[in-house]
Amino acid sequence: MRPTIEQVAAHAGVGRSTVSRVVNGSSKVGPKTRLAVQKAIEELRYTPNRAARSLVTRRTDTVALVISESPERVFSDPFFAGAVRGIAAQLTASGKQLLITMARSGSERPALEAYLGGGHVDGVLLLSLHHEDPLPARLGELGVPAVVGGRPLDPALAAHVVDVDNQAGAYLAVRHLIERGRHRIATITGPMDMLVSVHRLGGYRDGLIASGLEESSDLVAGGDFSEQSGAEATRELLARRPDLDAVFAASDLMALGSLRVLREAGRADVAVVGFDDSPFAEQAGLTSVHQPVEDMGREMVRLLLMLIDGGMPSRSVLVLTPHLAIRETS
Amino acid sequence: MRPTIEQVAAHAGVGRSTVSRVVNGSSKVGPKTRLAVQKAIEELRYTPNRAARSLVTRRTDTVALVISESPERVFSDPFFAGAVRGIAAQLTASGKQLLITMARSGSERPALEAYLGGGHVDGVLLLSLHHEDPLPARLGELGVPAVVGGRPLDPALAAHVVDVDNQAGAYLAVRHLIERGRHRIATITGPMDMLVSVHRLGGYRDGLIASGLEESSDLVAGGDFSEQSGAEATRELLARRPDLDAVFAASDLMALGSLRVLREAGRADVAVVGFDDSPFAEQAGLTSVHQPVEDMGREMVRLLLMLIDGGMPSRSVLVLTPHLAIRETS
DNA sequence: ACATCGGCTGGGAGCGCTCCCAATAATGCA
DNA sequence: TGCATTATTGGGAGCGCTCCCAGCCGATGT
Repeated sequence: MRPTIEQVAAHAGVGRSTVSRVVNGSSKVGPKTRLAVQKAIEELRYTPNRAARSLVTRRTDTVALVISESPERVFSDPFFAGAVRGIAAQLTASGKQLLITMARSGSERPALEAYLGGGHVDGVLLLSLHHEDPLPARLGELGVPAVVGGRPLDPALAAHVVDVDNQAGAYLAVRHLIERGRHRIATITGPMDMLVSVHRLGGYRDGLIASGLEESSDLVAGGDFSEQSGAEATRELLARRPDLDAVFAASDLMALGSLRVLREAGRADVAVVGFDDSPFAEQAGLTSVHQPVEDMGREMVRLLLMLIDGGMPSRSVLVLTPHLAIRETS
Repeated sequence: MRPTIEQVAAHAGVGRSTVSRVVNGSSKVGPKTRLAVQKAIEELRYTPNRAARSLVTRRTDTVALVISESPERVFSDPFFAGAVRGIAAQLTASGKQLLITMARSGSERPALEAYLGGGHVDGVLLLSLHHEDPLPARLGELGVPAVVGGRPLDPALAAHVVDVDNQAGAYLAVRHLIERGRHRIATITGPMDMLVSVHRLGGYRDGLIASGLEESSDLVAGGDFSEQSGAEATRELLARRPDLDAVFAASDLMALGSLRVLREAGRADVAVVGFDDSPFAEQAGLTSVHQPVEDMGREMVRLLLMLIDGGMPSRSVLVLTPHLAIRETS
C-alpha cells in the first residue's frame, strides 16, 4: 500500500499539515522539522496522491495537446515532431503531464469537448486547427485556458496564439528564387482552409510583386501538404506551364513529391524550395524555409502556463520569425 | 461552477447514490428514476469529477504509453503511427485516456518510473523497448499492469507481450526473393540489442537455409532502422559484394535508403524488400513485409484492460502473423 | 517578571465521489 | 388479507489532500 501523508507525518513525528507544507515547498517550516519530514518521505517512498490533491486544489497538473489530424498525418509530418519536442521539454520542466489527443473522427469530437471542458486538464494546446473549428471558442466560453499554435482562419476564434510568420517565410523563399535568376516561379499551396496556406500563398505573391513579376493562376496548384499531393500538383503544373523554372512548395513533403516528379520528368533545371526545414529537407538537400517549431512549442507552453497561473491579458499573439536554409535544390 | 453529483440529485429529486448508480450504469435503478436522473444530468451538463472518483475507486482511467525513442524517431517511423492508432482506437472505446511519453533522456527516467509506479495510471503500454530496459520488471514488482509491444531481448523481463512474428516475416521475404530467382541476397539488420532485429535476421537465415543457400557474413550489414543507415549499409554491401542481386532490409526506411543508393549506383537490377509495409513502402512501390501494427496496438490494449480488470494468467505472449505485400521492387 | 508579538505547528473541515448498509416500497405467495 | 422477499432508494463514512484558524512557544520590550 502506498503511504499517505498521515503516515509520513506519524513517521516524522509531526502533523499532517507540516508534511504538506514541506511537500509543497512552503517556507514556513523550521529547518530541522523540514529535514525530519524529508527523511520520512524518503524512507517511506512517499508520493502525494494526485487525485486527492487535485480534488481540493482544483488543478490537475495535466495539459492536453490536441492535434487536429489523423495519426497518419501527425506521424509523417516532421513539423509535429519538433513542436511536440518543444512542448514536452518545456512542460516536463514545470512538472506537468502531457496528454496527447489526435483529432479523431468527427464523431468523437463531442466526447473530446466534454473531456477538455470537464475540468480534467488545466489547459489545452491546439495544433493544426482546421477550418472554423469551434473548439478554441468553446474552451474560451468554458474558461479553460487554451493556446493555439498557428493562427486559425478567423482571428476571433482564438485569443491566445503562437505562430510563425508564414507570409514572411514564403516571401523569403520567393525572393531567394528571384535572386537566383528564376522568373517563372510556380507554387504548390496547402489546403486553403488553413491560414498557414493562405499566408504562404500571400508571401509568394508579395515576393513576386516586390520584384515586379506578375502572378499567374497557371502557376498556382493546390495540395494538402502530403508528398503525394505535391507530386500530383507538380505534374499538373508541368502540364500547364512547361516553361516554369522554379517551384515553391508550402511544405517539405510536397516539395519532395515535386522533386520526385521533376526528376522523373528529367527537369533537374527546375529549382525547388520547401517549407518547414524538416530533417527530410536536410537529407534531400532541399532548400527550405526554416520554422522554429521547437521554439513555437516552447512558447505555447510558456504562454499557457501564464494563463493557468491567472495572469495575462485577454488576447495575445506571438509571431516567430522564420529564416531560409539554402541547399542544393535552388 | 461545475455541478456536483449532489446538485444533480437535488435537481432530479433523488438521492446522491441513485445518480451515482445511473452514471456508472448500475442496473439496480427503476426505469423512470433513471430517466429523471438522465434528464437532470443533461440539463445541468454534469460530468463526474474524475479526481473525486479516482480518489475512492483507486483507478485513474488513464493508461500510459511509453515509447523508448526520441520524438524524432517516433515521428518519422510510420510503425508508431499504426500502433498508436490501434491503441488510441481501442482505448477510446473503453473510455480511458491515453498518456504518451517519449523515452526522453536517461536523466528523466527516474521521474518517469516514479510517475508510473506512483499510482497515477492504471496500466502501462511499452513500445520499442531497448536493450535490457528494467522498466517492465520494475513495474511488475510494483504491481502496475504492463503490456509490452515487441518481445524484449530477455523474455524474463516482461510478462505480457504482444508481438509480430518477425522471424516468419523475414522468412517470407527471403523465400519470395528466392522464388524470383535471386541467390545472392544481402540483408540490412536493425540494432542487435532489439529482439526484432535478431528475429528478422534469424528469419533471413532460415529462408536461405530452407533453400539450400549458404549464408555469408559479407552479405550482412547493420543499420539502426533509419533511412540514413540503410543507405550507408547498402554502400558498404555494394563495396563488399558487387555481385549481390537482392537486399532484404529490416525496415522500410532502411529499404528506402538502400533503394536510393542502388539507384544512384545504377543498380536497378537489385531487388529490394523492406519490412513494415508503411505508407512509404506503398508509395515507393516497395515490396515489404506487412506487419499488422494496428492490430498489435489493439491487442496490447485488450490485454492490458484484462490485466487491469484483475483477471489473466501470470504470463502471456500473443504473436501476430505478418504477410508479404508484393510490389515493383522485387 | 509579565504582557505582547510573531514564527511554527497541529487539527478540523470539506473537496466530490463510491461503497456499504439500513430503510422503504413493491411484489409474490399462502 | 397478511407476511416474507426482493427491488430500489437514501444517507453515513471516508478516500488523501490542502486550506484555514487557533494554539503554542520562545523572544522581545518595558
